[in-house]
Amino acid sequence: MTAIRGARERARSEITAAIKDEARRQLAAEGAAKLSLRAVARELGMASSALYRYFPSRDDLLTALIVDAYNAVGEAAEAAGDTARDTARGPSAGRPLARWSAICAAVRDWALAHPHEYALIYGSPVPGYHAPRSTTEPAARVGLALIGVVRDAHAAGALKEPAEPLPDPVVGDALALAAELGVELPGAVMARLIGAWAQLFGLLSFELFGQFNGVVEARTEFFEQSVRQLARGVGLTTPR
Amino acid sequence: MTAIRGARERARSEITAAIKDEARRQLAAEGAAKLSLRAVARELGMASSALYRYFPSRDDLLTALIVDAYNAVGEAAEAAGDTARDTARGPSAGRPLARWSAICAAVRDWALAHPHEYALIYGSPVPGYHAPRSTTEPAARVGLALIGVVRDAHAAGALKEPAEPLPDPVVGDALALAAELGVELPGAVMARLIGAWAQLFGLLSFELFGQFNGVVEARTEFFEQSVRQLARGVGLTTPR
DNA sequence: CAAAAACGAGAGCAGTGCTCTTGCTTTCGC
DNA sequence: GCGAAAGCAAGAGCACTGCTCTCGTTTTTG
Repeated sequence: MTAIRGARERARSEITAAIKDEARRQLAAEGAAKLSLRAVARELGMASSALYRYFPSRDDLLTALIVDAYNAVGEAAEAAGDTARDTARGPSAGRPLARWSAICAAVRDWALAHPHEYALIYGSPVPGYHAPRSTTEPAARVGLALIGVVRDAHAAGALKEPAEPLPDPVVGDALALAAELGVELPGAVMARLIGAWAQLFGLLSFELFGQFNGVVEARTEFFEQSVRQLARGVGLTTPR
Repeated sequence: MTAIRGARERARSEITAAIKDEARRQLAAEGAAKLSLRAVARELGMASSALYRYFPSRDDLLTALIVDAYNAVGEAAEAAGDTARDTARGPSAGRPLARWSAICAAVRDWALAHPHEYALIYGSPVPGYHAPRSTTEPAARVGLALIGVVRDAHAAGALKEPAEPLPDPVVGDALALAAELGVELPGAVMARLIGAWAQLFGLLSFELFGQFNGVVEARTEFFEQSVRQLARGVGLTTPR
């Protein structure tokens, strides 16, 4: 795709990457609030004003880091889901719940390993507010991974649809999203899936942001248990 | 309790309150990131250095705002829970689910009305990390309000305990917390309660931080539906 | 090969949190 | 009641931030 069009362009992409790397380092070390353009430039041995040739503002740099972070969690989730699917061949084949749990655990592992990056994407929005359009697609990857599990379970007939009815507007939103994603799932399941998706990050945020301090000590077990309950809520049957 | 010990002390508390008020105004208008000590001082017509006599640092001011915010949500939750309890006398008495939903709705209403304050307490931790001891008690108020509903339902025999077993460490944590709070609830219920508490704020954070943009449009209905499901998860029976 | 575009560095602006010193006022101990 | 002590407000100043503008230099391009 990207042919070498000249030394200048290559240098540009290299420097852009170096800036992002150094910024990511500072982000991981001190958090988004203390990320300073001047410090990045200083560390890279360039004038701070030169940095503005690559990122027109601090928020643009942060946006780039946000996109990368979304892709990192998304990739972790997808990888965990894929290996769980491929591993569970043979006698215990088709265990959607194991796959669901694997994805959630992967997201949690990533979050615990990169707390500041997690806070950047799932904490309070730092910049002027509304995320740029470019972030929405990477932001959806974890959700899509979870949807994939339920879609496969549904196709395999291993999904127990929830009995009780949902409000019409909710089902409407859910069906609209399902159609947009080209996935065939009942509205009720889709709606509960969205809820589970949000609630998953509620658990993670409370754990990471210290709300569980002095309340929950067995964090891993608690998380796994809660994730199982979320799965049950969307209709994934618990294996015995 | 606080007798008027002199003009000086009264002036001090008045100025402290004025600083907090102005800071809260700026917080509500622009968010925590743009809250500036100098701007507060400027607005109050005093030198910025004078402000440090009242709050030794910006983080201390923020901490005071955090405590106030926790108390504000907590109070909203408690008030909603109390009126729901007292209103539901007579034939339809003892409707724990209505009370539960009322509390959750009150929290959501408060959050929607004060998004920046919500972000301050339930978003990424802004300062150097660990919240001071003084915040933990106000932070627990919403959780305690929810616990109260379930406690009353349990005492009235209107609680359907979840059947399936939970991991020992999780139950242990839950029972320890129940004992600490002096509340008599089964470990399994208590554990699910903690999960529901965290998941409630997951739903709110996703809504407030824009994660539902283009995904969920019928926000209120979706929230109410999810809250009902959370209640069912902890054993509150849904009335017909 | 010359014009145009991209680039790096430096100075500078307006703003920040925070400290220190300097006077003034209120409180407190004798 | 008065002098010492403590509390207070203000100003100057430090080190830092994001960001802009200008000015030479280098690279790309027509």
